[in-house]
Amino acid sequence: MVDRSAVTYFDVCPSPVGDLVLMSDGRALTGLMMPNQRHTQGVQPGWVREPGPFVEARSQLGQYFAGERTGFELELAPTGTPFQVEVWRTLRDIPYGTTINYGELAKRIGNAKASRAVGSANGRNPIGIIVPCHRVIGANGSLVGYGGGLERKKTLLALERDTLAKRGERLV
Amino acid sequence: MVDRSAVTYFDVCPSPVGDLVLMSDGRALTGLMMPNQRHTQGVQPGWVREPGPFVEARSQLGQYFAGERTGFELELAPTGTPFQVEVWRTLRDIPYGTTINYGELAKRIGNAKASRAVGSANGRNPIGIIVPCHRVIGANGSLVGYGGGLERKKTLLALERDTLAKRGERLV
DNA sequence: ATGATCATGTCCGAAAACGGCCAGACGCCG
DNA sequence: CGGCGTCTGGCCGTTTTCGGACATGATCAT
Repeated sequence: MVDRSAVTYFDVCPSPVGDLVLMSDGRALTGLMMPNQRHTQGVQPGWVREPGPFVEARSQLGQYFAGERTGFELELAPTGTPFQVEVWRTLRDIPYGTTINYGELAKRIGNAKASRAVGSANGRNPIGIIVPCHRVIGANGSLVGYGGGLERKKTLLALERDTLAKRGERLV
Repeated sequence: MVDRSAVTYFDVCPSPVGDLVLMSDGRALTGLMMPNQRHTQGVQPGWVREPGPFVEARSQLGQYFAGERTGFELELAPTGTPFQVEVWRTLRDIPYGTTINYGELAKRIGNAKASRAVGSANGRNPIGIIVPCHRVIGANGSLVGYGGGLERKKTLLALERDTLAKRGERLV
């Protein structure tokens, strides 16, 4: 079925972890792709490059990477199975600079034994960074995995940790 | 993925073979369902009942069943695989009141050995009556099958045969 | 005549494979 | 002991794969 009415907008946004491709349906953010990210197919033919829908997102991302923002306030509309959407929604409640393990996340969505499925859904998170799947690590403390590569996961966690540390110093 | 922009309009139209449900995307006819038709799921939640898009179709269907019309002039937009669309398009070239067999239809689309696939695609015809899948019968002359039930297939063929016969008498 | 075989595109259900897991059981070593 | 790496079995949702089933018909062996 060809759907003539559903347009996908996108734009590119530079960042310390590479050029990010932002996606939108015109009302809410639907995706954020990093270079060489798994489970993503890059910009598709038919997508329309339009900076308009991403002004706010771009601004907040800039602040985030500058250590001036610890939470995002954006309209998000990721698409996925009910289970995935539930997982992604729960991810947003993990505080900046903190981590959680997959099992604990599974408990939060009321399906304690679904830790493995949670990991799977985590890997399909369409809006990385903003939906902080990087804050989920193994029960033994290991980073385990990241769609954008473990290196980026480490970078993001370090950024958040350092930012919190600096703020702590400032308070003293 | 929830697609807020693609609306499906529908309306009901009485006919000698039962109440027909007409479907439209607002520009062209996308479906015609009869009661108890296989491979159809009836009216779905979210569909909007609107007589507007179906004024012309309703009129032509009335004339058809009254024996006053031997061809439809309507914008159609059935959705399916390329193969299916090709089959449905070819169906429209079968003259009123005549029949053809599945193998012959397969030849016409340039895939002589696909007679079985043609039958399958035929069964998925989303716009019955108007796209005249009822004019396709077995190579041995048997009706073989019809999504809306063989009884309806027989009724439609009889209607067309009788109409042509009457016109013939009138000419005499 | 009658029946088995094969070709064709699509759909559907079942089954298996595949992950960004985890707890528990061991073995090893200081 | 206590800490740490490794292996194993189980658990979960999703994706992929696979085998039939069809609105048939031409062909070939019985």
